[in-house]
Amino acid sequence: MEATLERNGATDEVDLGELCRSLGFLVRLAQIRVFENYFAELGQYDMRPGEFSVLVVIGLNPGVRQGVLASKLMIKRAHITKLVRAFEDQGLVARRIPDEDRRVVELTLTRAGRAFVDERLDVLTAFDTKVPDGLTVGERDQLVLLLQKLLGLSEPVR
Amino acid sequence: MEATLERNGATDEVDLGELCRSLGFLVRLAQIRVFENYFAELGQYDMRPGEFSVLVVIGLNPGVRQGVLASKLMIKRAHITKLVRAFEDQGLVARRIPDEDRRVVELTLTRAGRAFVDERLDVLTAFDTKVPDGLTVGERDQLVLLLQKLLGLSEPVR
DNA sequence: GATTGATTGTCTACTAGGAAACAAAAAAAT
DNA sequence: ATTTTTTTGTTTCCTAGTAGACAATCAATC
Repeated sequence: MEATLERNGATDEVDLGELCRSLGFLVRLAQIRVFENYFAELGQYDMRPGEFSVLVVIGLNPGVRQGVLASKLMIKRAHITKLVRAFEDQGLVARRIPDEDRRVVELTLTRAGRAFVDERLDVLTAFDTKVPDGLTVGERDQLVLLLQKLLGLSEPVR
Repeated sequence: MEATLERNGATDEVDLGELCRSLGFLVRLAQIRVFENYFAELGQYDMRPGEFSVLVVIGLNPGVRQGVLASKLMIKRAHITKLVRAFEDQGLVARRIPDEDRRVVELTLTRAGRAFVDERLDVLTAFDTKVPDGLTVGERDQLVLLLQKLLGLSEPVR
């Protein structure tokens, strides 16, 4: 029952114990690993996955409100304000405050923004269909399915 | 083939398009979701999941080197320096520079550190065996298995 | 043994993201 | 109509984590 717990000193072997069965731990590691791949292959295109997803969603949902975007992408409102502001400065996104409700901000891609997204979307989806090391195609699909289910993305998002 | 792309304006419905099939996107969302749960339930115990995992691994591998710890937990060396320094200040971790190699730092839990970990480990593992909303027990186990495989944690780590 | 190169941890400066207070507008209550 | 409450975005300040230069030590080569 008692683990040995010798000095670990010079070795590279590490016992992770229960952490290996912790969803939080595994998901954190998985994100770092997956994002490393993204950066390695997509960094040259000027798109960090988080930021780019914002552009994609605006492209798919013209006029989407900033707050809705934030909640669906699980980005804090304070943060999305900065992102959108930066996109606006780059001329990729246009903000519009409608007369019906002057609190909200509706977002659309500019022509340049549309071009920016279109140019990169293929590369991204191509990359996304790749199967990560260590998994088979079937396992990858299963993983995607389970994550969707965990996130409640199986049915249309509302 | 062509999506409709009406103005999204006042609705809460958002089309995420291909992002729903993107491992990077899903894993990012999953981490935020899972960590929210951790914080909600474990925040009161003074343990953020990342930091606590460092303590757990030191506890399981007394004398583990700082660099090894960093690479296994996918934390940058610059960052783990700060973490360990903070733990040292709190009296939870002891650093030792061995004579055989005076570059490295070997880490152990102090008595207080051991107590700190022991007090919280049960809560953590209890929490970790919980099944997240939307998944069955079997699905949760499968998800864990797939993540382990993705990360190469199926065989003993070396 | 001296020199060169690799490892390991640390430091400084920077970026991403978050918490909390705030202001403006809309909605609800009186 | 006026007041109160809620929603939405913004601002300021703060923390977590990173990038890259650095110093110390060890290993390898001449």
